[in-house]
Amino acid sequence: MGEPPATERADAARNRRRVLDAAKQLFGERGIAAVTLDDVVAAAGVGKGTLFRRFGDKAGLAVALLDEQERALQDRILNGPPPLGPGAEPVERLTAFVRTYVGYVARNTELVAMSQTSSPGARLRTGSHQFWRQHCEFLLASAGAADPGVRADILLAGLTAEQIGYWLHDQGRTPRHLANAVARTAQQLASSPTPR
Amino acid sequence: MGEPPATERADAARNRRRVLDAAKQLFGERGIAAVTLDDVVAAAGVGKGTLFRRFGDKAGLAVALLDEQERALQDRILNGPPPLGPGAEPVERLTAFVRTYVGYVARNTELVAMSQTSSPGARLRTGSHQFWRQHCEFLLASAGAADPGVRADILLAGLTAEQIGYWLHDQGRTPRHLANAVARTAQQLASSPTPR
DNA sequence: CACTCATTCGGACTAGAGTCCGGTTATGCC
DNA sequence: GGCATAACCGGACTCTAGTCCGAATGAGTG
Repeated sequence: MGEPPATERADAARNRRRVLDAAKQLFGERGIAAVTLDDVVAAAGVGKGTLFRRFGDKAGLAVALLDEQERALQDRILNGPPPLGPGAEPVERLTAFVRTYVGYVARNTELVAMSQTSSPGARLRTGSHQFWRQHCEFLLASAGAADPGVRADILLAGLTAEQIGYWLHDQGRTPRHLANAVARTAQQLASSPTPR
Repeated sequence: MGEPPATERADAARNRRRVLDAAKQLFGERGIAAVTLDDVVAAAGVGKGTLFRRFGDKAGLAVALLDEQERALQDRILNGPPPLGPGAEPVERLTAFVRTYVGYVARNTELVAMSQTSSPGARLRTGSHQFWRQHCEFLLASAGAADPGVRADILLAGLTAEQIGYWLHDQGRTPRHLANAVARTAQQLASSPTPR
């Protein structure tokens, strides 16, 4: 969506940069909520159609702005050192992921919220979400948990910007406390059922 | 928000009914997505201001339409027979709640989605959500689970209309299968951590 | 350099949610 | 029944996301 096509015209590339830079600056100055897309295109000096053709919609713009961080995180998961990367036990990897992801969302609450705000279910169909889910599902399955698919979705549902923002800003929990609590929960979700 | 004030003028009551009836009918006829609030006020024969003063916003209207079912469910939890109502073991009550709630959302996906669609975090601050959370938190705590508050939120985050709609319509899971899987997950969340 | 044409630009336009306020009407009190 | 007042009504208005299409421009080609 935000990715440039294989071959991109020079003006297109220039304008994409302008939009991203303008958005980044405005969001930083005034807070995301106070910035309209008209503000962004005005500051970028491009037309409205340009922004929408490039990024699809508001959420797409947020995704593009988060892209770099997100790729870095995905790379640490695929190729980095344990416990986040391959090599550690599934449960360890899962809790490491959860802690890292909580931090990522906490550091970018507004932007992530914007990237998750669109038509119902859109969040669940984005490429990056599929990645997180597949990762969690794989780890849960490896740990022998029942219903790994459903549990992966539930876990990630608890890690939306909406939920984390609420815990942090409305309930006053600290990122540290949250990371611990959610990591414990993930660990519990991963353990095999105790037959009785 | 949708509740009438202690004493309500006759015309106000009449218009509230008209709006609710018109909305219910139009939603049933065309599907919620295809109905605008202008359609509703036109069909109800009232002005736009009337709708918004009464219901606050789109989500408020949905809440008002769901009100009856929601109250009934809450009543079964507070005063009904076990395992949903008081009397059963906490874990049993929790899984019973989860199953019932999945069914409730599955039967009203669109409306519940509409009631949860508004400014970020709004869902978490509604009265009814507080009720569900408090109920889950209480049961989780009674069962001896760690972090009952956080786990209640995570569990409920997995039961949004967005998520359930995705499981049902995009992944093709059946309500029955879903209820089972989520109930198992809830049970696991409720059990005490296995020290190792 | 001239030409072609696919790609991109950008601003006017649409749609729908939510606000505002002058006019109207119900209700309680004499 | 007549009156004062608070509550309510409703439609014109605003604000913003998202669409559309004629004009402009970049990039190969001979």
